[in-house]
Formats: sequence, C-alpha cells, structure tokens
Amino acid sequence: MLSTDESIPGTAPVGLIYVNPHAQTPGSPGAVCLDMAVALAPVISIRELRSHCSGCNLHELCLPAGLDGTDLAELDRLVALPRPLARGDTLFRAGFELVSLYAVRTGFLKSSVLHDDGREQVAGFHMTGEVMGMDGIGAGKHLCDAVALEDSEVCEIPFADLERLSREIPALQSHFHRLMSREIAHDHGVMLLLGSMRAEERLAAFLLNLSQRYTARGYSSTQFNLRMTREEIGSYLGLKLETVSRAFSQLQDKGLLAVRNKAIDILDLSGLKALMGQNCHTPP
Amino acid sequence: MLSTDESIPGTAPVGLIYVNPHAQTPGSPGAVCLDMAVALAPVISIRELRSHCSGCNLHELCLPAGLDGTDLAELDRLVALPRPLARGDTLFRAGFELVSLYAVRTGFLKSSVLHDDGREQVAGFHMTGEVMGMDGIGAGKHLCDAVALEDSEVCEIPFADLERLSREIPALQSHFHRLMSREIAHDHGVMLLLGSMRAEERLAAFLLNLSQRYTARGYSSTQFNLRMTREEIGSYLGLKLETVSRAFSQLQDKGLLAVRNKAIDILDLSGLKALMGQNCHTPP
DNA sequence: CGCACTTTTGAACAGAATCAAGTTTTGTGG
DNA sequence: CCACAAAACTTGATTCTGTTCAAAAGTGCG
Repeated sequence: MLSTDESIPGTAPVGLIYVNPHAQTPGSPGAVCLDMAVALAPVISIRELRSHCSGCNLHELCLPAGLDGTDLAELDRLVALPRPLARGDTLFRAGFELVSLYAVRTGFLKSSVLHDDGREQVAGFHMTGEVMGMDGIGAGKHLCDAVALEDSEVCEIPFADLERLSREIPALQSHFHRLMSREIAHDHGVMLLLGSMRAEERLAAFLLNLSQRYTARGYSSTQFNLRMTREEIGSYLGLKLETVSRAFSQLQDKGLLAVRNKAIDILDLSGLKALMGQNCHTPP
Repeated sequence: MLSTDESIPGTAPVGLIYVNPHAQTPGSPGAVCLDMAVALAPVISIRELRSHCSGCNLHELCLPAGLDGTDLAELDRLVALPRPLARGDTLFRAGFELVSLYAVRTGFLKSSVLHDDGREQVAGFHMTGEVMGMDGIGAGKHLCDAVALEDSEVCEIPFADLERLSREIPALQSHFHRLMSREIAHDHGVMLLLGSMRAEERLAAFLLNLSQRYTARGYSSTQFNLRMTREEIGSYLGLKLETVSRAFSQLQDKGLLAVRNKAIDILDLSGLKALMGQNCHTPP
C-alpha cells in the first residue's frame, strides 16, 4: 500500500546553484531558461556541467537509470537544461497539449485536478527524480495541473523524442515502462488506502510513504518538512483539513510523532507501521 | 472521473465458439490450450481463424489498434491462441513472475489485492479488449490476483516480445504507451471518486463507467448484467456490501435505475450523470 | 507590525459501518 | 428436475467516524 516506487539506496541530495528563483511563468517551455543560461556566464558553467543527465546525481533514480556512457549522452541531447520554477508557478495545466514529460530535478510539486465546481483534488505529490505528466500520454494532453509547492527545477523531456530514443535504446525503453508501471502500482496503493483505511491510518501511510521517498534520496527518514498544507494533504487522502489536523494530533498524542506545524519528526517508525497492520476490521 | 478509457465506436460483440468452459487451471500458460486445439479439429478451424489479432473484432479496441497488415501479422506471431478460463479460475497471482500481459478476448475478470489480514480489495474490473498485468511491469512480478468472473478467454502477450516488437513498430509502441497512460488516468479518476464522493454518487459513477465501456463494445448502454457481487462492487468503491445494496435501492427509488438482482436497467442516464454534478459540497 | 492564511480544537450533525435478521438466488447432488 | 444447502442480497437498528460549522490561536509574509 502506497509503496515506495524507488528502491534505490541513498544518493546524496543535489546541491545545484539556483539561478532564477522568481517569477518564471509557465509560458513557452525552456526558451526563457536557455536565454538566461547564455546571459549569466560564470554561474552557467557549473550549472551546465551538472545540468545534463550524465552529470546529474539522480541518474539512478530518474529516467536514465541503468544507462551507460553512450546511451546517456544520447539522452543528454534530448533533455533541456533544468527549468527553474518559483513556488506557486504552474508547470502545465489540464487541457494543454502534452509535448513533454517533466522530471523533477529539485524541489517539490503537486499535480491536481480541477473539479467542474471549482474544488481542486490533489492527485499526487512529486519530488526529486520523479517524472510527471505520464497520465496525459493517452489523451495527448495534460489531465491535471502541475504546480510547484516550493522553488523547484524540472527537466523537460520531449515525449516524441523519448519514444524515438527508447526504440533505439532497450534499457531506456524498459526503464520508461517500469516508471509508468510503478505509477499504476502506486495509484493502486492509494486506491487501497482510500477504500479501506481510517483517517489516522491514511495519514500514517502518507507519512511513511514520504519517509521512504526521502530515505531513497539520502535524507532523514524520520525528520522532514512538509511542503503542502493540511488542506492539500486532506485533498490527497480524501479527508477534510480538520480531520487531517485531528489525525496529526492523535498520532502525536500516541507518541508516534512530533508535529511542529510543517516540521515532522517521526518518533516511532515501527509504531506507525504497526498502526496499519491493525487494519483487520474483520475478525476470523 | 472514472473516465472511459475507450473512445472507440461500437465494434460488434465477439461471437466466439467456446471450446472448454470448465476446469482450466492457471498452470503453465498456453500449452493446454494449444493441445486442445489439435484435438478438436472441426471447431478449431473457425476458432483459429479468428484467434489471431488480425482476425479479431477487437483490433480497434485492444493492443493492435492502429496497426496495418504487415505489422499486425508480426503481432499475430507474438500472441498465443486465446486461453479459455472458467468462472472462478485464476489467471495469475500476486507474486508470480510477470512473463506476459493478458488481453481479455471475451468475458469479464477482476484484479484484486490480498491484504495481509486476508481481506481482499478489488483493484479493477476488466472486460473485452482490455489489457491486464501492466501494474506488475515495474516490479517484474504480478502485484494482484486476476480471477475470471465468468467464463472468459484471454490472449497472452509475452512482455519481452512486446517490448522488442514495439521497438520495431512505432505505432505499436505508441499505442502501448497510451494504454498504460490511460490506466494511470483511469486510476486517478477512481482516486477522485474514492476521495470525494458519497456512496450513492460512487455507485452512479461506477454504473456510468460500465455503461460507457459496454457502449464502446457495441452493447446496450442502459441494460446489462453485473458480473460481480455487491461485495466486490463495495470492495472496489470503498464501501461495505450493505451500503452498496442500499445505494442501489436509493437510485431505484429515485427512478434512475431498475435493479433486478444483477440485471441493471438504467432508466435515466442523464439523471444519473446529473447526480454527480451536484458534487458541490462547498458553497461559493 | 498587521493582515491574511493556516492550523487547532470544540460541538452538533450526517453518512457509512456494524450487527442482526430475514429473504432470494444459485448451484449441486440426489 | 427437484430439493436443499450455501451464497448473495435486502432491510432495519445502533454505533462510530468523519464532516460541518464555528471560533480562536498561531504563523508568516509584505
């Protein structure tokens, strides 16, 4: 349930130099970013060094996983320089033609669906190394909005090029299929969660999932800061924000968690996991 | 929400001759089926004629969508003769190595996850033309059980061969990606449903989804027989079977539906849809 | 420093789960 | 083909969980 999609051991967090933290509008993809790269020479040299897949610390986690020298170089030509996004920026919107997938280089994004009545429903949270936009391939257009929850960088992967290249590089093809498949499996986990768990269990599962994903990226598995509001968590977990808040308090009262606003400290990881094992609603 | 994955117009239902309705154990894939084909000559000739993708009425709905003569012939060589399954038979189980994907030729299957505590959760229902097993690609093994809810036939698609062939045939590659993507999009729809709808709305959405899928296959959009129990519906929708039963009664009392056990007659399709538009829990 | 947003907490309420019969359908063996 | 047992379904009463409404406290950003 809500399984960790990445079994890759701790790769160190990326220490990218951040060039343009503000006001990057979603406009025409990539272009602005490239222009800036030309304008700011000294910073760029370092940035460019690391900006390609081959120099990226994430290449065990992200799309290029399993590719070696030559193939990696091919992928490099395909993926544009990381595009900076400021907090609140929209990467893409539902209904827009799907041209590219996006890999999160740094930062934290959400994808959400706007109901007809104006309410939004969060479909997922995305962190470093995760690929966004795959749900829109079938329709040829994006089905959800993607918004940065903190200043972030994303790598644009033109989908037509990705398909072409994955015909030439079996390892890339195979890994791309695994990525899509894992998203399906992950969603099944969320469906299970939404269909069978109580509020407290849902929140526990959510935190454990975050914990695992942070661990896979070399961060602490017990201490991290939430990047989303209680309302966004609730929307994702099918709960109201008040219920999320109460669930936090309950987990804290049980001594499993220390919550200081968005700062989470998991005090009893196995206790949290045990909470979900009790999911036996039916006696023998 | 719970969008129809198929926008293909009505292809006629398949009228396959059914050879072995009983006791086909999941054992070693394909072999038994082929042996039988040799044993029963007169029936087989017809069966074999239609058994390949090129002769299959589903080729606009299933994996071969968009392929023409030569490419279709290539796919034919890849896909084995349809394997018969009796009601209750298991096609594959969670944990087993993923060797093949399966396309439903005729019949109706469910996929479900067995909780650690013994309770099962239905992850999806699958009808003619739909491809099963894609959630297991990422892990290299199946993550759910697949069980026939009525006598069915499935076409086995060896996954390694599919990857190889889709490197050679861009149209096949592209379509396979669309199939996976649509499963992601569909799951997002279910997540939305589970997270934001009340029991009655969930059932309405479920029935509308079934209706659309039957329509796409050339069947009536308003009259059909459910192949699953109330408990299985409930498991899929995150409800208890009693709640499903009550929701059926409520929809019937409102004049939207006529329910006679498993026989469903949608009396007011637009009324059902309208029910879900009222999903405004928040006033402006 | 103040205003807006987020979060917490409480009380009343609503919807679904649970428990409990009772009925209908289905499938099987005689 | 019928009878009977098992499974599936319906309906009611009660309980419990989460929502809604409301208010107050905390946080952070301009």
